[in-house]
Amino acid sequence: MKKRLSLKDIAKKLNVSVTTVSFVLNGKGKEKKISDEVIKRVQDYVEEINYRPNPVAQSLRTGKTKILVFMVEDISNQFFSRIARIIEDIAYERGYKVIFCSNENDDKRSLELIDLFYERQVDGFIIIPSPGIKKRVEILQQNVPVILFDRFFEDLQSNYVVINNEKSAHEATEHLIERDFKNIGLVTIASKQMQMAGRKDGYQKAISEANIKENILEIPFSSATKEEGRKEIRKYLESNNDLDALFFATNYLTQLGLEVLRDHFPNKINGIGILTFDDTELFRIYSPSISAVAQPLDEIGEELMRIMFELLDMKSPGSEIYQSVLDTRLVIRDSSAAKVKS
Amino acid sequence: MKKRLSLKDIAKKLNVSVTTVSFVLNGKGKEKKISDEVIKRVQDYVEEINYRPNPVAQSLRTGKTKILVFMVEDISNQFFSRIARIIEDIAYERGYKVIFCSNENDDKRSLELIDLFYERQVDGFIIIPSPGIKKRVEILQQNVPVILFDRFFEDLQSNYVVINNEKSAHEATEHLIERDFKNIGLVTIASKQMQMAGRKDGYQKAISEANIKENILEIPFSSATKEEGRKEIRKYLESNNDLDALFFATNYLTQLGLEVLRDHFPNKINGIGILTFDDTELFRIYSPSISAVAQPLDEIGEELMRIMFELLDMKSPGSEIYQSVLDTRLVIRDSSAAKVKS
DNA sequence: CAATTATACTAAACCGATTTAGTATATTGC
DNA sequence: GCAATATACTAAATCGGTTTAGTATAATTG
Repeated sequence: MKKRLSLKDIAKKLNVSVTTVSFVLNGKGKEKKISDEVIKRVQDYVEEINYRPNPVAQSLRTGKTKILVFMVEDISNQFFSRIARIIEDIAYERGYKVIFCSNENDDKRSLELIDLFYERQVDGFIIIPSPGIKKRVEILQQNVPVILFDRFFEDLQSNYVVINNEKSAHEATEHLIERDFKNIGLVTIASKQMQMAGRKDGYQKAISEANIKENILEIPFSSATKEEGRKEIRKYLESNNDLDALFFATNYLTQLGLEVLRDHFPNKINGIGILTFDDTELFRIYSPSISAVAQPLDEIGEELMRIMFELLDMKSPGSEIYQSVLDTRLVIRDSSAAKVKS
Repeated sequence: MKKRLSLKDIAKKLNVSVTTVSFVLNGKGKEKKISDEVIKRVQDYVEEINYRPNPVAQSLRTGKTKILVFMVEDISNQFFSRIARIIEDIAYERGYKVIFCSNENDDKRSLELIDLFYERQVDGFIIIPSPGIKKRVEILQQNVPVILFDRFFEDLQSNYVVINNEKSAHEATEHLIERDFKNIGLVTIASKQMQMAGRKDGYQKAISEANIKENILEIPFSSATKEEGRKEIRKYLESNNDLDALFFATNYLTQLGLEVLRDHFPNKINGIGILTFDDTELFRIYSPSISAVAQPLDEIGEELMRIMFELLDMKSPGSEIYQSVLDTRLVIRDSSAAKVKS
């Protein structure tokens, strides 16, 4: 439990001032006219004892931490954790660390996390906002760089990176129509959040263009991962026996749907068309493999960090707004192969 | 962008010293003989302006952060993220925050993360150690509470919480034997890590007790998630055509195995017995549902935090050692239903 | 009533860095 | 040869808290 050395210890040992040591360590030796001899002595000694400045003290003085926060709905969702990894790699190259956290799409938790990290002086936020934190985001972004992601608030000017939900859902639905599915159900969340609204709009547009009839099941968010959700889907399938394809608006709804199909409609699973929003490993592995709307993970990560660094390099946050809408990619697998003629 | 208020501002405003304000805020008002009147004035004003002390300054002075680190192999693995959530809840009750991170089972990354957080003065570590960080853990635990988890180093005295791998694998294998499977293959990672060795031992013991012959595929860790891994499993299944059950030693191996079965042995999937270590959502959802050795998530989380708080409450870390070995639960699903007579 | 003790506070050191404003000596210019 | 400038450093303030060691006044004791 040996005590860590401080600048003062180094200064004493080398018979120079802490100022001098600090200048050298920050690469300002030349600029501050420290002699080459002293620079070398400091560097050698620092190297020898493997000195690392105390980041807490640095943060207190500078108000900066070189830490970014990436807040998602659920970090155990592969979609988010993969982007997290991409972001982290880019951040590291510029000397930034990234801290990840999940808000569980809960406002209270979101606010707590924002406060926690804001107080601890993190340098920037990338946030998937839960529905009720608009006000806090508005204030936050006046003080520190903030980028919203996956969704944003329509009546708040902010930086964001999102995908084109409507276009993606439109293309996906068209794909099912091309494959000759005629009665396509949409299973989605009863939510006013914009990314869900966009997906629904895209579906409805494609359906009406094809002159077939729409058929939508909206499940309350609260029951989306639970037994109730399964029940709703089951009821829906029972009372809509003529459905020949299902388009699920999120990956967890798809998971529920697959369970229901397996447990209650085992002979339907290979006949019905299935398409999901958000690609994950499960859909690649599942039998049959599931077609999916895949978000461009690398592109999202790169875009987020490009914007973040622009914001960090600016002196006054809020003086410029960055907004990106990215395209998705439709991954066609067995679950949307041409319809089995019945 | 209004500046945040500091203790000094409060003191000035109330015409008292910063010392007084600090005492009151830390609940030491009575003890330090501050008059009730002043205590109330301070509390009221602090409440009014919603003052929150700067945690960076607090950490610098006290050396404490009230932050714990939970470092796992891969936070997108549901097994880890669920425990993370349990830990977090318990920590919050005692005023601690938890930061999660993934080391990807990579030594370099593990060491970087440990240094990063150690420098930032976190108060404790819960770590799933990558293979080569024994030395760093040894030093670390002399300075700050550390609990290893999932696995530990056999030749290093340390706190840990693990499950009984050997017993679990033994029971799981026995279950397959009871269900009349006679040629049970073990698919595992070629690794000296203790949790893998334990699982293999348990399998071998059960096999030899039943007087049947063992059949083991060991895949190098490096190819476990990739195309190569799939190839190895495929080759293994082709050249061991008489296998009637497979026991996978980790959840990601099972995922590979399921893909191989679907793509290359589609008519085998409903006949062969399948059992996996580590239960995840995928295995519940899959068709057929997959039997699994489930780790006791709540119990693990509670045990970890119980030990962590003991360590935090002690003055000298390292003066006492806590080691827990927990039991697992076998979740029987369709994939290990009695063998279809052939 | 002087000495002691309790009450109600506060000044200043400290944590470990960064940064501003100097200072002492050496060099250059005229 | 003396003022101006460059060189090579350093003292001290600062960030925002916590904590030790006091101090001034009031109340108690012998």
